[in-house]
Amino acid sequence: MSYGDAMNARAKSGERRAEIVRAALEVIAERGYRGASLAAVAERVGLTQQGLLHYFPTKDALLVAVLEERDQWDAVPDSRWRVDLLASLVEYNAMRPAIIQTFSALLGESVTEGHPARDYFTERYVRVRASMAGVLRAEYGDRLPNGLTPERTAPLLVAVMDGLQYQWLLDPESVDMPGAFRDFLALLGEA
Amino acid sequence: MSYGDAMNARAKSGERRAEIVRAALEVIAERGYRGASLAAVAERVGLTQQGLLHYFPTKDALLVAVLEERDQWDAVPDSRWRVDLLASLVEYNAMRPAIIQTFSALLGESVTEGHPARDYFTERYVRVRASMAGVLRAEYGDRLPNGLTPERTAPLLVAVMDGLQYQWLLDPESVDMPGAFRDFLALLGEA
DNA sequence: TCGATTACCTGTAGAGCGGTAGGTTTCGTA
DNA sequence: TACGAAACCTACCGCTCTACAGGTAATCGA
Repeated sequence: MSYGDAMNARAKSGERRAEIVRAALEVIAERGYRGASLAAVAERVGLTQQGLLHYFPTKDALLVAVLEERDQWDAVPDSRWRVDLLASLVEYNAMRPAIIQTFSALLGESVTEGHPARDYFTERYVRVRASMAGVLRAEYGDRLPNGLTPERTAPLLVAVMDGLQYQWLLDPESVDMPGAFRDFLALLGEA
Repeated sequence: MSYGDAMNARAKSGERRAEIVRAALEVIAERGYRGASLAAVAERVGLTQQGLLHYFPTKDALLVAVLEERDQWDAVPDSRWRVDLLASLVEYNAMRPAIIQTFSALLGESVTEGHPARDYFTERYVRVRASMAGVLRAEYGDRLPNGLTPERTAPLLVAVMDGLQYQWLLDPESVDMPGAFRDFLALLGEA
């Protein structure tokens, strides 16, 4: 038996790790983090569970890699965001249910005690709210309807995005996520 | 050894079941449903895991009981809801983090495949959206800002409530959940 | 007072989990 | 071509989980 015959030169370490992270994304989407087993992830990339542990020494280390990938995924510089780009982002998300399912499941789990993603989401929300406040200010100035400030509106914007995702994941036929999000933006557009 | 000496006549079956459901609520809040073990719930009410199974023959049966309790908890007849009562509800929720943590964790898990609470949440959202549309119509009539209808606004209202809960659970210091919710309602109040 | 039902218990099966130990093959490099 | 590191494997440990089987003590209605 020989391992490297057919796959020889390709499959450098980095590639393999990326494959694994991608598989982990999928498995977490299907079963959540607690429900995801290393063996299930490993099988999806043609490894044994112990083979996977060669790349990520613990389950938590794998989760960290998953979260890091996400960070770099939506790392658009603040200054480049605009409200209509947000609408496009939601539209784009609506075409990639697997990924948003992964992070919706993780977010839900993360509110439980000692969850390894808890700090990540907490800090992420702080950043995202600040970022969204900036976007709102750039678009509408300091004055939003009803005397709201961008800082007070940002949590609402984020809440709408997250909340719609759950409704949409559970029942995509009944919920027009991008449409609803545009409705919300329109609400902010009224001076 | 005798079991019924000290606790004799009290602790009828129904009471015991209610105790167990309450304990399950707590454990699910702390660890999620998948992470919650029957043994942990049992211990909290002074039973063995097998003793608990006498009342609920499977783990799923216990979850069903938890969800049923919730249903009857917020079973206010549609006609009696009003928008200012919603604001009060959110304020009330902000004083009971354990319960909203339970259902936020369950909602997150429920988007995963084959989760036993998935149907429950899907159907619940259908009902709640319809109910909220009714509330909005009663309060604002058919015309909301920007030509929105109550039916199109209801998903947003629900999304804001859910989404704010996650932000608040993760970082209660930074997020004024009731205040933010009132801000959102004010947005709808503009004609 | 008896007999069924209820309310638990102990014991255990059976599966899955993350992780360790320690091997062997392959590959890159000198 | 020799050697160390990388890439995987098998074997296994200890734990936890749900659930079943079958027991015993208390309770309650006839």
